[in-house]
Amino acid sequence: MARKTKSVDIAFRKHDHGRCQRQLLSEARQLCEARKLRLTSRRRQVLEILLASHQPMGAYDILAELNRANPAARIAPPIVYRALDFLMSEGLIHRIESRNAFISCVHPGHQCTAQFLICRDCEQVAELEGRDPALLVEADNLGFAVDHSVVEITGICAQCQKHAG
Amino acid sequence: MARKTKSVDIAFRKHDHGRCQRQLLSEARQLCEARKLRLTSRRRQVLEILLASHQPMGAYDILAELNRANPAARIAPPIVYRALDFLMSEGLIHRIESRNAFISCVHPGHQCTAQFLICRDCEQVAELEGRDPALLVEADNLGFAVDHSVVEITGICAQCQKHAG
DNA sequence: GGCCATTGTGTTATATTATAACGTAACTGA
DNA sequence: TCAGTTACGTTATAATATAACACAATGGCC
Repeated sequence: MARKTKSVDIAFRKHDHGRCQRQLLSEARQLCEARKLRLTSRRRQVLEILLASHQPMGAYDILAELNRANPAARIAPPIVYRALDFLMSEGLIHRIESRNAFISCVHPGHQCTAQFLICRDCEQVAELEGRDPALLVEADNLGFAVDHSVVEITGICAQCQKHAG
Repeated sequence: MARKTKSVDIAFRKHDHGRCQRQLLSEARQLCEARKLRLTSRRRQVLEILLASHQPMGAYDILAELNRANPAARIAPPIVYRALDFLMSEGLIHRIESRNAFISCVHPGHQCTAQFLICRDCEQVAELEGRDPALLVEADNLGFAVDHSVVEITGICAQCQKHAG
């Protein structure tokens, strides 16, 4: 029943985080299975780190987490970037261009246009369900074949405005 | 009379480039004068480089141009970044987040939401006149105070589709 | 199972993009 | 002309990302 209402996403809202994480990980597994793709343990680790954080993380933050988890290993950047590339190509995570950061996707697999509200105070990010903006229609009218869109709105969320207030 | 029609911008269209450049530089001058800001020679140089290119350029590309123009000097990155910061803060140029690049603004001073169509074949960028997308209204409904928005659509422009086709 | 082709991982080195920190120069207004 | 401010120049370094190559694991096929 929440389906059709305005879909602000779970950032900016309280939710059962552990449950949300497990849910999304399980969706990721299913999706990879359906597509005959390998959600290897490295890829899963990276996804889990992003799911746990539920906020944007830089590649090197993720790297640090990985190295904390595997103190023996000394993992290097390309490993992280490769896992991120895989996860992005399957729509399991998004890149936040205006922050050089990555965040887990809240609607894995939906090929919708992801749109983000980014609070520059608390650093939280809300992913909005992307109905195509008018812009995409216009692009189409111009004969421009869209293949990826980046929509990132920066500002201060309601919560932080109150606190500052 | 072109005012009210669809405003695809000058990239993706033929136009008198020299005239366009001079026009925009002159607007920049007026704008700075009106705001009591200093369009110093460094800042003007950087703006001119971007106007001349009319395509997105990386900071280090601009740096290379500057150094080509002043072979004596050996200009360093902070100089470029500072000029770019100034020009961005006055709305004379935009940053293309998804390319780590900068491009001159086609509507200097208009505080409209800039939106870009980026062709990944010819690398040209069209700036669309930004009427507020529905998303901004939605942000507002959520009590989110927007202060900057990034809208970048990547794909293949009509021209390049023909050539490939 | 043994083999090959493909995909993924690990490692080193390096490229690219951006900023911190500090001193000097130029302009602005009294 | 002086003080305050803004801009510029310089050095060093931080933060982000990729190239190139070797090795390992997996999957399909016989």
